[in-house]
Amino acid sequence: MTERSAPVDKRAKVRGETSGVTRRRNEQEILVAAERVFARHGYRGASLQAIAEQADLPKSNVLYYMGSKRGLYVRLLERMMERWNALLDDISVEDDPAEVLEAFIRSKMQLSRRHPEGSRLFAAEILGGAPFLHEYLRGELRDWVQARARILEQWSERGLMDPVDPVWLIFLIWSATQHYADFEAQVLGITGRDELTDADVEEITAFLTRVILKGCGVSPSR
Amino acid sequence: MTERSAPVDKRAKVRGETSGVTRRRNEQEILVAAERVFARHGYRGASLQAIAEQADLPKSNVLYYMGSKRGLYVRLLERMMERWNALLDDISVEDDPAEVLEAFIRSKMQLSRRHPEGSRLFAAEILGGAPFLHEYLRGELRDWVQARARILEQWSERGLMDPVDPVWLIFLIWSATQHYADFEAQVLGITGRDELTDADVEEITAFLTRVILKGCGVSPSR
DNA sequence: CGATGTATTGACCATTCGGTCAGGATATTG
DNA sequence: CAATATCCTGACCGAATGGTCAATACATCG
Repeated sequence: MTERSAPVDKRAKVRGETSGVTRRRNEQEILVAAERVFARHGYRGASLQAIAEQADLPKSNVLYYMGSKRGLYVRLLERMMERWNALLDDISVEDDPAEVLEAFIRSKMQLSRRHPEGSRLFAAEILGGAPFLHEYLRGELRDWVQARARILEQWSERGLMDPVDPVWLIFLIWSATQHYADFEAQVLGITGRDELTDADVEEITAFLTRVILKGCGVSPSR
Repeated sequence: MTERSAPVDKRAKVRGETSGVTRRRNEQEILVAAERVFARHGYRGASLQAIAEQADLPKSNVLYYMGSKRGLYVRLLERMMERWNALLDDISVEDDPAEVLEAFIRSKMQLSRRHPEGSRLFAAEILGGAPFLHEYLRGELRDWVQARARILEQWSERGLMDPVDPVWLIFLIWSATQHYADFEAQVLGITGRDELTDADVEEITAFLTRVILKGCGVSPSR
């Protein structure tokens, strides 16, 4: 609750840059550790003790930096939402459907790959009924989807793609790309791999792009 | 660990059927409650107290029936795996690709709809790194996928569908169908609905079937 | 009716939970 | 060098955790 943004800003940073650096490094360490633990065990299942151990800090220190478990969790969620909002921010009806859809699939895939823990953290939150993201889903994110859905709809009307329900299409892309981060354990287990390489991700991206674009009647741009 | 299958079997059921009925009803009540709580909070986040309250029984009674939290959880997972294994059990190269793929999408969709809690329970387990399902993924399920992948591959060779990677295709169908159970909160939030009706599910199924079949070059059966 | 087993659960246990706080460590300032 | 302010953390708190167990309730049967 008490948003302690930067209580150090009074004087310490003028000469003693070291202190600020330590602070930032510790905070970062905690955020990374917390993202992992929350992603793995969900909000209730995660313990501050486990987070502290991951970050190699005493539990009290975690609370000193982050105030509370709840605050830490919300902060992580908000960080993930920012990453998400930066996605596919500027598209218009005039753009080429194939290019836009491919860019969507590609950037979404990279988001899941670049931030797998954050992606799983988000997934766990939704799985649990989205208690913290309820309003975000019904507000910001809903607007985001609706805006893009309207563009897809116009493309359909112009005959640039099949007249499919644009919201279901967005969900299809979403789920397919999300899957490789969230269900990584399953994908690895079934394919017998140790990890997904960049080449694997590229192959999957190409596969999804090809099937989905063809599936809704969008002809490739080049 | 201690698998107490049916310690009542000695005599009680011969005349006193009532007792056996109570037992079965209580067990069922516990399983339903536990599935919900585990799905919502994950293994670590779920508490026996919460499960007991959901089932309207004292906590001790839950332990009396189920032995341990771990045992209860494993039992739920196995139940879900059985449901899954019953899916698409008998397909061959001679079948019509369109029919099989549609049946797969449809039955998978219905599985998620019929057992949303179980579906989310499974998702949470995978999300957490599949600590209990590790061997299942690398064994049984892997075989399941490989067998079906081989059939898809042969269809590709016979020109009945595009030469797409069959495993990625199975994952695509999996993720798309799973999405509507696991991310229900998101779907409802964004579409502004209170629940998904049978008609919605039918519409989504039709959408997925259409896009995916067309996307991998399978011509509809009729 | 006892006798005999099973079903049930309240009381209790050690451990862990999120969170508080006093006070020592450390750095900055005059 | 103090003086002062911030950083850090071990010790501690009440509540909740999974699990045990002895005592009770209950049903069945000779």
